[in-house]
Amino acid sequence: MEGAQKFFDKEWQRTVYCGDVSGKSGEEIPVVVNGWVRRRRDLGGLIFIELWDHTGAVQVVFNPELTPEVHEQARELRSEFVVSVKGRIHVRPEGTANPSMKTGEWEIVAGDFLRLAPAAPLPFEIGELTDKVDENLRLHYRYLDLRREKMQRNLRLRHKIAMYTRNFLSAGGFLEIETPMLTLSTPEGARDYLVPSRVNPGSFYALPQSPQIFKQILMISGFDRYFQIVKCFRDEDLRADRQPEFTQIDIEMSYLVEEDIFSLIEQYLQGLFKETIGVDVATPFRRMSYWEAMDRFGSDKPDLRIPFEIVDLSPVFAGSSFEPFRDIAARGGYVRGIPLPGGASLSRKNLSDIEEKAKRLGARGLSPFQIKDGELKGPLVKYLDESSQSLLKSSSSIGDGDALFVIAGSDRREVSEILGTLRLELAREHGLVAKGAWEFLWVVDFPLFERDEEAGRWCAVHHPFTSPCSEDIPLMDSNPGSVRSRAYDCVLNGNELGGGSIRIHDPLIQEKVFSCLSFTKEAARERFGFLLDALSSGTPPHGGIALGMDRLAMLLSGAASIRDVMAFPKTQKAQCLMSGAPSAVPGEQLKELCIKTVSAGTSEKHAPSQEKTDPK
RNA sequence: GGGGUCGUAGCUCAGUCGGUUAGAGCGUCGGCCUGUCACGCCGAAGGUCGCGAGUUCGAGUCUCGUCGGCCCCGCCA
Repeated sequence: MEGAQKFFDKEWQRTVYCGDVSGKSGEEIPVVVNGWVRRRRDLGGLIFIELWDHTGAVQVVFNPELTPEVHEQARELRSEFVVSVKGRIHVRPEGTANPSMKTGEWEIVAGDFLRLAPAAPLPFEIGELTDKVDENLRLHYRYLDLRREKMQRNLRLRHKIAMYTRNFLSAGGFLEIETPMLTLSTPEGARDYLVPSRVNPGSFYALPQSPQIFKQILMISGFDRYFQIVKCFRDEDLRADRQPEFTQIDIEMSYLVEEDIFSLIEQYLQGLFKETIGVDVATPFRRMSYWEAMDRFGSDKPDLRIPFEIVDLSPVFAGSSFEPFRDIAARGGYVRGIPLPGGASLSRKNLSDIEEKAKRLGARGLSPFQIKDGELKGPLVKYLDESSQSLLKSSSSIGDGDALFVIAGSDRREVSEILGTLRLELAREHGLVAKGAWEFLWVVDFPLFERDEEAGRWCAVHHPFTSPCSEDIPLMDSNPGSVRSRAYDCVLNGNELGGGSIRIHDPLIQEKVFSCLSFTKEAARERFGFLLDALSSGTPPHGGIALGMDRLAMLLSGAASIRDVMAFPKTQKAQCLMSGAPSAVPGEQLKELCIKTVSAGTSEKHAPSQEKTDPK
């Protein structure tokens, strides 16, 4: 060992990224590369290491004859050590190139190297197989998980989305304006995350569920076009596409009608898909009313990649001798079915499993039909005469080899939702979701209110600032349930990408909506007085939309969950396994905030259990 | 709050009908190896079968509870 100690200085800074190494035959270009030892192959004589950074990997070779001392030190290198290597780019000897590597024609013959940092043995190997590792572990050691090619790709894609969004909207005259993270708690909607105010003992801020009111006020202030890539928070239970904190692309504009938002978003998504994944998206998107979506697909976010839809069979059974269905049809109820192409091959067991599923979803029963060798089969066939049978086939467009599942009920939405869920599950199970398709859709004409039976009042389907359709305003008193709103959702492949509305800009209508929602004048003033005042101060017609950036990134990357496109996501119990948040806090801290917890609040058991994954 | 599913070595998994000392591959550690690229060969270490009760002569295996991950329902304006 020579005495002179080596430090990381200018001399050791990379001159090229690992993935960018290339050369010409006959030349030996001197280079310095920095990175992680992803793999080592020690042949006893020659030592090969694959050195990795975010651009890719390059092979470094240590030769005991050329540099015996350096070779001896290189034997100590292990996975994920951080090193700087000085060497020369060589074309690999005849027959040793690796065509599966971008840099596979070349290698760096090491002249010297500097060990910048060691790494403890890894809890799991870093590579594509890591997808199979317990997500528990991946989240605990997120820094290692993120070092993987795939996670790097996903987060770089996410960055591209953010950049494209800013450029596109900025070029369109939209101004990015930040709105507060410490805001007022609102009673409608999701549960708020609360933040105690030390200087206002007993009072709480809420983290925003969306910057809704602030962006409306920015319109009132005359900014005309606003956008923000913004974190939002909702204290509700998690799903594969739902996290307690998530990122919205939030947009608002003045003096607009629905068409302006539609064409803006269509143009934006068209450009984004081209830019990020090279896909051509056709515009304009399809439009569908809420009730058409419910009737045909049993969902307000239909997946149009699936080539079959719900059919109305009331006319078929109105004339049948099967009493339960005939009566329901006669009383104005709904007899509907979902066809399954190729479903004739389903066994008795398959059919009863599907019926079980339907019952779990709330159906009273499920009647299957199958067409085998041209013959209609099923327990209810005997109740149908010849003409009803052919009406059944023609109205559901089923032919030989297909199946049809029929349910009946008095609630239009309930019947459709059950069939809609079956449609999704059957299509997935039988591989009937068109691959590589991107089916965009605007869902419009949502109801403005829906009945909250538990609370015994009407509540807003979208939010209380959504404008009713002007021709439905007279219905607000007589029949609130039939009032349509000027809200719209953007749906992609059965995912709600985002939603928005034309807002109320008339303070009288806003007060009217509050009263329909059973807010007393006083309560409305207390909660939203500042908005009502603002609305009274000269408000242009305005509206907007918010797109879920995590979902967008998930769909563009093909990830199965938004966790895979977020750097530090939380588990289903809303915990961060890496940092251990949320945690109990010292009593002193609570005292300062004038907060006392009851029961489990301060107990240790709230810390995430780490028996299995504790790094120590 | 509810339903489903999973939990065995650092990782991925196998473990039969409840029966001897719980196995494999990868990784780790040691040895050999000069053109490997998931290097190869030889050897070794490594286990609270998530945790706790119960049934049993005997539990990784059966029962109940509990903790945790994931999927779903409710919830998510």
